[in-house]
Amino acid sequence: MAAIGDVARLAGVSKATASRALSGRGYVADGTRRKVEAAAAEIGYIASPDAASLVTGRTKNVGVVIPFVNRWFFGEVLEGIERALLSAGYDLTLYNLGGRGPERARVFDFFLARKRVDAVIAVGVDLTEHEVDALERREKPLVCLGGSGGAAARLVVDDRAVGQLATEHLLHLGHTRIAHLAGVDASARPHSVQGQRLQGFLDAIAAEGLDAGGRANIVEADVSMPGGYTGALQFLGHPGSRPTALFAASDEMAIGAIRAAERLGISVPAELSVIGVDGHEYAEMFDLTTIEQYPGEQGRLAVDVVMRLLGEGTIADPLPDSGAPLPTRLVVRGSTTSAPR
Amino acid sequence: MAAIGDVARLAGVSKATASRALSGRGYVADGTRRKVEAAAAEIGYIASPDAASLVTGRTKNVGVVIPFVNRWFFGEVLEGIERALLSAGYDLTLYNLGGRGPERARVFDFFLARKRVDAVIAVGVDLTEHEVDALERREKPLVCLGGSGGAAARLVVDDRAVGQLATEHLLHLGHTRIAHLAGVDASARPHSVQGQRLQGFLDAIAAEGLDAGGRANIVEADVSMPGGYTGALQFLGHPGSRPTALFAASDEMAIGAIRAAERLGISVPAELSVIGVDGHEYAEMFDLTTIEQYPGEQGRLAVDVVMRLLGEGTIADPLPDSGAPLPTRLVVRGSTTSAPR
DNA sequence: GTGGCATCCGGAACCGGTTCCACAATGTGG
DNA sequence: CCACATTGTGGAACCGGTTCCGGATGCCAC
Repeated sequence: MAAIGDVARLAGVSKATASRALSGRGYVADGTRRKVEAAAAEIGYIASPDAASLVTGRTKNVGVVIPFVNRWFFGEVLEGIERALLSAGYDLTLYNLGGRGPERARVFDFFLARKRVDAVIAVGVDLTEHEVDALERREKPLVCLGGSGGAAARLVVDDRAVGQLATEHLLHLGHTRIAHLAGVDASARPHSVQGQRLQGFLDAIAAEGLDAGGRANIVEADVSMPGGYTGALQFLGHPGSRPTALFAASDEMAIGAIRAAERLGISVPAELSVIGVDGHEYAEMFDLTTIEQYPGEQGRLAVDVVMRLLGEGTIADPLPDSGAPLPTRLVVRGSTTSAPR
Repeated sequence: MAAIGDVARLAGVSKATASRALSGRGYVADGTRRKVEAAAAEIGYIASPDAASLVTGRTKNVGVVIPFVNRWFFGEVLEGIERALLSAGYDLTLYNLGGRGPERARVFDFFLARKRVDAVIAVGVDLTEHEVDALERREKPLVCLGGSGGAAARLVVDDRAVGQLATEHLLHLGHTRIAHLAGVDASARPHSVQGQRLQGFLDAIAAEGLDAGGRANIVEADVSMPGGYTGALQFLGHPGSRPTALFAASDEMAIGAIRAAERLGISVPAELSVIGVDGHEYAEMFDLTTIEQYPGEQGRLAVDVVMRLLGEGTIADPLPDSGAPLPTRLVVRGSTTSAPR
């Protein structure tokens, strides 16, 4: 394999000059630079990133910690991050970490703390103090996208407002018996994404002077289509007290719920209005009213922040209002309509 | 940051001995090893993978090239690969490459050819000769999972047999007007996964002495729910010649098709039987007959092969029959039934 | 007693870059 | 004309590990 010494020899310069010519740092005469570049091209020279990292401490690689790749939201975020990193010349090392088991500790203490990554993007993970510390001690920038992580840079949508907005949409349509399909652990972890959406739901219900139905109208389920399906069955079963509207904590859950309603012969939206959250690519197909967020864009944004933290930014970069929540938008489709009667 | 020299000094040995003690290579007295390990633990020593890679040429990192992360099949494969690599102590660098644009060339010539990865797993990508060569020249093992890649190790299901089996299932139920929702470019690229499924469909139709309907009953569409939805609308529109059964090239397409049928008031399975391919996690919820494959397991298998190629295997490793196709299984649910009348 | 082998350890070279420093040549202002 | 800054280049140190080689020791067999 060609090394920089070979390039230097071929170009008739020293290793130092060859390095400067190829990396663009320091003084190099134009003619010399061209000679070196020609020599490099001729022998197909590719710099060893390992050698460079060893001395500079920079790896041009960022780690992404993400609990799922197969939920639409997370997949979309991941794709957004990947594209942005690639175009910035960075590699993406994937750590698919769900639970908290020993795997997770190993990743943080062993993989991430090593010198392999310049920074970490955590998507939808609630980081422990220990985990945040481990990165801080190694001076590795950390950006959290949804989920929490101590003092780290955070990019989040205002999920409480989202929950409130979704519920208000149903209230404005005249619904009074409104159910909520919440994410698993929503009530146990009030600061999580799902917990905030639940809070927003409760806020809106309370503001209207209504009763949440003694929690009978709140069901926690897996944030997926099957989760929504089985969850919805739980309060669609009793015809008497059946809600006329449903706020699902994600579009996937909402679609599952629609499916469940169809199975039970309950017509959507005539007998049951359904609203979701996400702006899922399938939402249009299911004619689903939803509150869109833009996960691909969120991923891109997270990379922006990381690049700035790494000092990769140029002065011309637009500063994102780091405090402001991420954008969302209510998109009304056919799955919600006025309350019956 | 603590370096191996610090460990050596603290333990009262040389760098060489410290290295041997920690890596487990070469002769080290038990007592010495314990001293070194204690010293390393005391100062929180973590070896620099860059330095190690530089001299050994091994990075403990494999690159994964994959066109989507957000299609169920690919997401599942990716998760399987990730888990397997993590437990083998390897990192996973993700390259999310769809089309062929300049991005793709850059990844192959620039990222993958660099010393960053020990091997490459290509999932559902048709590699060009140039791309395979680039890796071969660098002596990087390459494993293809679905899709083609010259002389590289290949893990594939027999998609032609899958197409045939699915179609035969419908034929055995007495259907004679059978449509096929094929993947995009299925006919243009007969050796692709989707092309093979189409071939299998045609084989089975021809074996029965039937006519494929002059291709009117074959529609190519995006391999997704919306793709299946709009694709299905194309041949469900004309009541007269409407097929009574549909073989969709993926479960996502099949679910989209079911949705389309419902929209048109066509009852599934009474008026239209639908079969898909994949074993999607939503298949059960939609009561979908399908030919399951096991993408998570396929990912794990691909990692197995890579590890063997990298010489990581122990002698006890079971040899996979590298020639045999990957397992599939027909799972009959409620979306297929006997032909009407 | 000596040759041979296995075990244990340290010195030093090496991987392939980057960067500090010294030095030379050229321009520039006073 | 000289002090000095700017530009261009090479030598050498360095990043943090791994590994080759050679020396030292202990043990066994002959």
